[in-house]
Amino acid sequence: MSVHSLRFKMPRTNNKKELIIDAAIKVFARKGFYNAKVADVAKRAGVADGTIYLYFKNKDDLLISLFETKMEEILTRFSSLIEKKISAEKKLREFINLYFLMIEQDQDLAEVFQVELRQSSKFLKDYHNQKFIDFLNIIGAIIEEGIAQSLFNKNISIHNVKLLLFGALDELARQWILTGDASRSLKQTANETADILLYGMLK
Amino acid sequence: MSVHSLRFKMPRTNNKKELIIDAAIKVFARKGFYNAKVADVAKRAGVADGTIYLYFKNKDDLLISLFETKMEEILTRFSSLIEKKISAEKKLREFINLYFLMIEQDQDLAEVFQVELRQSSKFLKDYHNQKFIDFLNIIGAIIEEGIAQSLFNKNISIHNVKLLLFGALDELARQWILTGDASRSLKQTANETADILLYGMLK
Amino acid sequence: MSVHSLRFKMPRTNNKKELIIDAAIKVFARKGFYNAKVADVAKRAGVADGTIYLYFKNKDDLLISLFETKMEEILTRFSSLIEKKISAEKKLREFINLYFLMIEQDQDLAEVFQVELRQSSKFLKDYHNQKFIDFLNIIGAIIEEGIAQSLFNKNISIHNVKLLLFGALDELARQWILTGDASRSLKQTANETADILLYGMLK
Amino acid sequence: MSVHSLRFKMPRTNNKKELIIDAAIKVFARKGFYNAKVADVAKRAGVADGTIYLYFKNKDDLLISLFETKMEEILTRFSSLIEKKISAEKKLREFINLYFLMIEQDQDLAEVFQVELRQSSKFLKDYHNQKFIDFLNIIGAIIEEGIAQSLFNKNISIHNVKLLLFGALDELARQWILTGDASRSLKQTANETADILLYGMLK
DNA sequence: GATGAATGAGCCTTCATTCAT
DNA sequence: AATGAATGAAGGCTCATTCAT
Repeated sequence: MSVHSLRFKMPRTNNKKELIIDAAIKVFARKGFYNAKVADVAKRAGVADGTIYLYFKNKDDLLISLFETKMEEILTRFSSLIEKKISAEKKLREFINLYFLMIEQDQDLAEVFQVELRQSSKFLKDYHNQKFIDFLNIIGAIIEEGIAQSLFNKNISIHNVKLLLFGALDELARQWILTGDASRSLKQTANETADILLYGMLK
Repeated sequence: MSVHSLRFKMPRTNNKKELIIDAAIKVFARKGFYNAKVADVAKRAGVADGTIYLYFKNKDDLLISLFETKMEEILTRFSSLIEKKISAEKKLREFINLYFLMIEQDQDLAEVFQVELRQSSKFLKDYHNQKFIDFLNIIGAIIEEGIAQSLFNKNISIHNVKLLLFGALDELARQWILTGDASRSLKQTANETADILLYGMLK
Repeated sequence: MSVHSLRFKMPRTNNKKELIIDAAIKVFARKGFYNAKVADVAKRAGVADGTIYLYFKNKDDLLISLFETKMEEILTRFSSLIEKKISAEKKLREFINLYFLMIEQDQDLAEVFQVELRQSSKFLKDYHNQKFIDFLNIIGAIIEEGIAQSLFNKNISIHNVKLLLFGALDELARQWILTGDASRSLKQTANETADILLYGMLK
Repeated sequence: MSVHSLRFKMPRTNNKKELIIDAAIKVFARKGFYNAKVADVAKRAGVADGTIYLYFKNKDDLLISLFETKMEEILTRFSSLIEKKISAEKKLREFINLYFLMIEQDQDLAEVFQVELRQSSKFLKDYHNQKFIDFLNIIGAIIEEGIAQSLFNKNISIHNVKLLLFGALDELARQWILTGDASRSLKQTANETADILLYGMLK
């Protein structure tokens, strides 16, 4: 190795790894994990095919790492919400808003999560998707808080509501992405969703 | 030739095609579409690999046909619900109950639908999933009816509610299947879900 | 078997075998032996796939039978030529005329012979194409006669000339078929070919 | 890293592509295109099956590329002949000599050309065999020149003669290869062929 | 670390052939 | 004899992964 490569190493966490993950998000979003080729990701990332294997054990690992990395970022964004000094109802509304905001800001990531997350948690060997559970638990925590504050009905099942809520958001987001439906703003959808979940549909 | 072979030929509703579809449901549910081999399906169906291609153009077509066939059956079951002479609220409750009942009765099919349906509607070439849209519209019709009956709040967006409702049911079902959680009965989950959607979460 | 099938059996050599051979000629001519499916031949012949195997051992055998049968017919047509009481030169001219006439009358057969004959004599196992050799020997016999009559130069190699002549006719015919060139009549080509072979190209 | 690896990199005229083409010639010559497996070619070339697909789109493309590449080489050899300052008669004799010489030097290639060329020009999709037409036109050019020099009879059809000549050479070559007939030298056959075409067969 | 040519296991699909009816 | 649904061996091709440079 020449003297020149003794050059000042960025301390920041590996640049190229991020590059590859970001490329993978885009490629997986467009083609789906199984239809996407490692070579596609490499090309999009501007690296050689082999380079990917310097940072990831294999294609599955790339997907898992992608989930982990991005889930971490997402969790960070949502976690701060919990600590806010606002009512559980307000938190729930903010949660829903933030969810749709995220979807709007990074549709590719959203697609990967929505479609591949499901495949993967079922078919990737030895992958227990803890981060996703953590994410659901943020909802759970808000609900719990609401019950503690005697805001929410104490008979509702936290377990069910967190799934119900996530499922609802997820499906609304998917269709928004799928149809490219820009007419209905996600902001408005967020409000309606919150209203229905909070007040119910009955007149 | 015995008297019995003066047959009485099975109604001939393509026996073997069904056989293959049923095998495919099981195999796809366990391994996922992309990890499942056509040979796996053939073996499970008790036919030769080539036989599958007598009934389906290719592996993709098998998945799509599976959707179409089963969706048809499902739509039939749900459609009759609409025509019943009961309130929209009752219909919605029955819809939710039926949904979970079906999930319970055919978990394999449910798994395929939940996981692969998403993949496919996005990544299978040229497949516009009309049957799924029809299914969503059954929910839509109930909501509409409820609004017409002045039962439901007329400000709610039918489009959003049908997605919200489906997403919620879907996610609850997925987790139930995934975790094999027999403790919580789906029946109870159905009631809770209906309650929340109808009455809201607020105390 | 019912009394009706005791019906008068045509004494003529199997009808259906001919039917299949004729279909095979057309199909092989259009698609080539290797690209043609047995099912294609069956469909064209208006019989079931399995029926072909009642008359032919396998696909190769169908091709060989086709050659044998048709070559027999061709040999019969050409053989009579030899016995005519005309000069060798006249015979050669008639031979050439007859060759092109045949091509004109049955282009499909011609295509099969031209293209598949070559494949087959090389790659079909255990097939010694005696009939083709007999055909070439008809040319050889005419040349021999011409030499015996002191009409043709005795120094020419009969072996070479028969190949040369056949090759020339064959290529002219192929191009005529290939290009669908109706402008140049084969009749005229026949005369020119005969002239060149007899008189040479020199001025 | 040793001094030797400061290489001197092969001119890099795709080494491996040639390797595969040469292997394909041998394999196709022995088994025929349709009976040859891609794996056979790979094994003979000493590469992995997949490597072939780095250089050729598919099996058909391998055959076509083989034609194109080799035809190019052949055309180059024959083209120089046209420019020589010798009579058209001499050129024709040299053409015939060169043709047989090439056959003798590369029998495998000759076999592939003679047998597969016919198949392919008819049955490979979208392949217009321009190089073969160019080759025929070299003969045409010589004939034209001979007519211009008042050497050849001006009434002969150039179009017919070039086919006639090629067909004759081709058939003679085929039989020589097929029978492995070493007794009759091709050199002598070349002379006889030229004599007959130039002087005719009549005494 | 980076490359990308090479690898070869694996799978979908075809189609000649069979055989129960 | 005739059928045509069923078979399953075979092979073209892909693509995740490796490794020499």
